[in-house]
Amino acid sequence: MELKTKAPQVDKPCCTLDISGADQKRLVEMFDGLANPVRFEIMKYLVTHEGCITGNIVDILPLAQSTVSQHLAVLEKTGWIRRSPEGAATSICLQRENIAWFREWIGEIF
Amino acid sequence: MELKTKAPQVDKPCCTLDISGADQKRLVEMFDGLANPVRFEIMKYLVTHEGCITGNIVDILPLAQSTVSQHLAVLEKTGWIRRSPEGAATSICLQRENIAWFREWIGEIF
DNA sequence: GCAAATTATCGTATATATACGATAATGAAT
DNA sequence: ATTCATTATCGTATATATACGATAATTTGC
Repeated sequence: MELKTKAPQVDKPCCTLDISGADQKRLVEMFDGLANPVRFEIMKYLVTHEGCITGNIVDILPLAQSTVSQHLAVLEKTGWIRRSPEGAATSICLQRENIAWFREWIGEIF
Repeated sequence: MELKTKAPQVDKPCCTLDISGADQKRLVEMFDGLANPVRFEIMKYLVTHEGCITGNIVDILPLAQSTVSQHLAVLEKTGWIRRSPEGAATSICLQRENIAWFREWIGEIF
């Protein structure tokens, strides 16, 4: 998004949202990554099962393996997780740097 | 989402995601509200222009009035803003309580 | 009451998201 | 080499999201 004009001031804002450009784009993408109940649930699971394989996640969700795989691809693309081959399986890890980056931005702008 | 099984532990999680039920649902909805560049831009504008009317937002965005109105409806439904009639116009305000609620949860789980 | 201003809603077109089963690809085990 | 296990990708169907113009609804000002 590109605004057509710029801005004066309000008295006591509840947040700053002082972000723009690539950072803003990336933040919105991360929002999009968690803007889905299935993906949020996967993230919750990963917090206590980091390094698990795709199959473990498929097992706990009432969804087809292909659907879970797609959601994992979204979580990877939006920067929440990292997938790495572990033999024939795929190990899933949280992308801690990006999560920390997200936390820091949220802490600043909200 | 409803998981099929529950969980042991990992050594040093980067976040807790210790949330569930209605709170989790609401949080995911708020994620969804900001998971769009236009809506994020609107929120940015509102931070410095709280109490402005719909037309002001239409003016700064390269989108049709109806499209902006739809986005505002989403922001309202997901709890980010509140709309109230101001004469023939509509005044847009940040929903500070919900935003604070969001900030607190994010601060706890991330 | 009538016209102008403002906004929401309707109808709709198109793109994206989300689900599935089937299949392909890759590594492991025999 | 063949089979099994695991996962990603493909094709596809359907729902939701997002955009637009047109129209309706409401308020203001005359």
